[in-house]
Amino acid sequence: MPEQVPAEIDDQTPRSTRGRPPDEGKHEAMLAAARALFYAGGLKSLTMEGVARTAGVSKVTVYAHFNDLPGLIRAVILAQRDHMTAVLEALATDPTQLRQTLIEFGLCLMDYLTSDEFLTLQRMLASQAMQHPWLGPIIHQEGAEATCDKLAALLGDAVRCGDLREHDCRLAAEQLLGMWQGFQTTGLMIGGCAKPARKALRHRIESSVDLILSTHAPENEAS
Amino acid sequence: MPEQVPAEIDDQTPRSTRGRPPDEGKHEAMLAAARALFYAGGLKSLTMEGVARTAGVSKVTVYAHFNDLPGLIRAVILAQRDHMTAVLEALATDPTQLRQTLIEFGLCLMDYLTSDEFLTLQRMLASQAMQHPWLGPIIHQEGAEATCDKLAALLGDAVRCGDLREHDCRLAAEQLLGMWQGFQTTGLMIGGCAKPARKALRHRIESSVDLILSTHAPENEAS
DNA sequence: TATTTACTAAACGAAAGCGTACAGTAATAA
DNA sequence: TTATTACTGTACGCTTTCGTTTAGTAAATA
Repeated sequence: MPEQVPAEIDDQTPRSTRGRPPDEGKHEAMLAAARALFYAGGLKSLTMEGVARTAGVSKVTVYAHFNDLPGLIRAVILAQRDHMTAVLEALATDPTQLRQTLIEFGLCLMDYLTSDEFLTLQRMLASQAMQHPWLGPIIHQEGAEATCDKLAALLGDAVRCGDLREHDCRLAAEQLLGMWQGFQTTGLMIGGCAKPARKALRHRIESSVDLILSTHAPENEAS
Repeated sequence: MPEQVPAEIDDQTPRSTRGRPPDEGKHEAMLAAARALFYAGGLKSLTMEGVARTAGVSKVTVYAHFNDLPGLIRAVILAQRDHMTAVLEALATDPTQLRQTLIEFGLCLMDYLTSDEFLTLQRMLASQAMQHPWLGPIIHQEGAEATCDKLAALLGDAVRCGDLREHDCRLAAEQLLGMWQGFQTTGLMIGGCAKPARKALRHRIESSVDLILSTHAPENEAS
């Protein structure tokens, strides 16, 4: 089974106006049930029958809405993605007060990246990487890649303002993100280490920001 | 089910000398089969019956050797861990020629961290984090944590030699590891981005090393 | 009212996996 | 030889899940 890529990711069937209209509430209920089941016990607990039971809905209805088990999984992930992009979109990008903005940015980002919500999503994606190779890219693009771009642009603005020397902003953004995450990313994902304390996180973020800022600081000043 | 932690990780049953001796070859064959199945199709493909089929062995024998499905999974992971620690143990730690050593270290490390072998292991661990909470720690301790310690020690030596200024070596080691990994670690794990080219990897590693070295360089020199 | 669509309830068949049982064969030490 | 342990092969019971079917009810439009 080479695994078909769904033709349309955003599956907007025209919807004929005839007959009984679909119950939007049921759809939400099923999605909510799916999320609940998944967060409680991982992918293993995410079954069609389980969703039907939990959502108080006929099994056939679940099939009518999501077609497949893969379809259900896909729906859960895409819903999660929408939430994720919303979170990342909201990150502050004030070009003045560079240091403070970067620290703020880093804190918010790391708060999200160490949240149970995010970790659970990542774990699911990791376990699905082989079965559904199309899932990874759409998350990575709109998540990590977009965030890195945003951060690089922020640094670029600072260069244009004269707050930083000319440098490879993209590289600096990657380095910053790397240092923020530290080497514990995988540890967190596999449950190998505890979520870092807020204080330690803040220290890590500030150190990294200072490291980058001092390295690319304009000629005159020296911290 | 609160999930029991196995009493002894290194399960060395005394082995009475009576009776027919266990066939060591079969044990290896089963482990090999388990690995093969797992690397081919993930945890989902790792089943008792599958291993029995692939190893050309009776199903009962698989149960005799590994007791459980969890037992089989555990055996695969522990075997993988032994290999991993061997790889990490072999990393060069020459205190003279600091820059070259660090780059070498980074390259070897990243080669491993981006290998299919490692990624598959991580994916398995990620998906098992909820069911088997004891698995993550033993990998993280002997993997990431040990490597970070090693790197910090390397930097500490350099400080003592006068090749670097006094600084927080542990923090620097974490920053270095973070920058080496970059923000793509999770992307790789979820199959969201391609394995970075060797050239790009080298550039990333060298940049990071230079960033750290120049920041903590002794007073006199300036690169 | 007739048609079309959404939903329910219960049951079924097929498949896969877990773990166990039984009956028998193979290899080794006492 | 005999007790002991390792292994085989087949079969069975049990559970879970998938996905489908059937027959019927509910809500909307033409």
